[in-house]
Amino acid sequence: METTPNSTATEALDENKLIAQRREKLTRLRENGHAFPNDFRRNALAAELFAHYAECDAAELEARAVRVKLAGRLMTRRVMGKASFAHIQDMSARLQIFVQREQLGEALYEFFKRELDLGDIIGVEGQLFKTKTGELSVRCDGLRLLTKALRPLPEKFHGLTDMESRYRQRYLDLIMNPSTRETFRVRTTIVQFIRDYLNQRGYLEVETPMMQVIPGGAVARPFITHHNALDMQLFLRIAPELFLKRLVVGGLEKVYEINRNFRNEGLSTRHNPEFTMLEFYEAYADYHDLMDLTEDLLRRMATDILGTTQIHYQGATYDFGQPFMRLSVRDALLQFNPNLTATEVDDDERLRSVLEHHGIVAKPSWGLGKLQLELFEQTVESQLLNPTFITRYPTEVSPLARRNDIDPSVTDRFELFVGGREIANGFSELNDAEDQAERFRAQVAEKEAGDHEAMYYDADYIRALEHGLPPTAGEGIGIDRLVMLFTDSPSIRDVLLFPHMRPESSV
RNA sequence: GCGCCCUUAGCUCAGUCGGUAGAGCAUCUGACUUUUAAUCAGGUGGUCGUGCGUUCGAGUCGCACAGGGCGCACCA
Repeated sequence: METTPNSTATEALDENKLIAQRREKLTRLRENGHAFPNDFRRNALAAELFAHYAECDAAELEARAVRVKLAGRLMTRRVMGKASFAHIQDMSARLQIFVQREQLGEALYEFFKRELDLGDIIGVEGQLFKTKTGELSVRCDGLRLLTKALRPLPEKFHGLTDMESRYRQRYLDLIMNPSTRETFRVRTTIVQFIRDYLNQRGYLEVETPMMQVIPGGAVARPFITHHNALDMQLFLRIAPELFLKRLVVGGLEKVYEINRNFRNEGLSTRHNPEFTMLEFYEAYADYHDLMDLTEDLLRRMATDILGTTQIHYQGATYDFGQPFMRLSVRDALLQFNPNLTATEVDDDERLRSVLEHHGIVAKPSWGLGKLQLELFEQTVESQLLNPTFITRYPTEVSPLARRNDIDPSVTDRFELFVGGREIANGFSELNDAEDQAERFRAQVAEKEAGDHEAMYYDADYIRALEHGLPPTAGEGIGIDRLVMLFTDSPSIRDVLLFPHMRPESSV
């Protein structure tokens, strides 16, 4: 590791007594040999021991004389003269250890009492037993300090509750809060489940560029960076979509990618500048096939990971067991705006006045499709609580989606809403190269008119389409928001190990 | 970007009407061989987020700034 003399100098100034005491102990360790040994090998995890021996009664456990070697962080300690109890925590669980002078010998027991601190990483060795209250424990006959912790842990009872500290010092949050560990365990399980699900169905996982010359595939502002050797501007991707469809052109007929996207927008409880998306594409399928797949995926995921299709989120319950509702944008508008008639919902002027009623000033450039979508977002979205597919999005707001055969003003597209929030977005892909070129040109015109989020013209993507994209359906699922739902997390920061934070003035 | 709220010991929190700082845990000293928020006795620990102002006097009142939380806006 690098040494940073400057920072140690400044740290020394604001260092408190607790840290100074621990440094002195570390100094003594250094004087007595290797302060940071790396030769201890454990042969068990705490949770494995609970799984095997929790049911065993005290006499039986004694008879079996199970010897174990465990390593972990010292979390609690109760010293009582010549014998002490403590808990050590490893990645799986927290297990009690029993430390006696009689077992360890005078010197080591004194070391345990004098030199160890809460937070230290230790290795222990001994026989499993059960205390008189029935708690599975290790009677230590060996104990080593493996890593000295110089900083004290947060309070053992209340733990670390300050949200800022929990986000900034996630390591402390993970040490202190089991619910945080569980959230990220579920997150990993969800991603694994998706990979297994798609792999079993013949999808190929791929990785496409994160740094792009032309950022495409979504309507959003990108981050800009610079490549020195090439002396050129590059963008962090806002979506992998156009590259994944190039792969389908290339014959990879079922592909997916789970990776980060970057969008240069405000932060909120639902937005982080970098976020994780699943995008997948399947040739010879349409958006109906994807709705079926999505419904099946989420239902199985809930059953498999949560053991129920009833998702409890922030006091509400959403049912993933029933067939998901399917409703077009237009029908949803009519259903949730009873004062709007079937003719009015297609009337430019009427929609503009209704929007104005909701406090939204419609721009002159907005066509019918954009007006409808605005009203949808204003009046419908937040009310779609149980899983609901909204279909047939206006072509005007869907520049990459295939037009509907019967009504070309809408596309073969859907979005899935749960708890009033968008979870997925999928559509039959636009594979008409000439139509796509035209829609890119319309986007470029909007960009020139001042819309920073409008798309660029991607000539190579058009060239790829000209080679023939088979009829294909594609979808994106926001992993972070899905994890929020499955872990009952109110903020996206709760499901990101290291959410974006403004820099601290001093550490 | 806007609005409301928060910032006091390592952690979790009190702090009254403006009168110079408190508790619990942790830590230190001592006692204690089945405890588990161990217990008992005694101690240490603070630039009250930062700066400016009002005042005889500011943790407390005012303004500005920083960081955070929530909501709105933008979006996924």
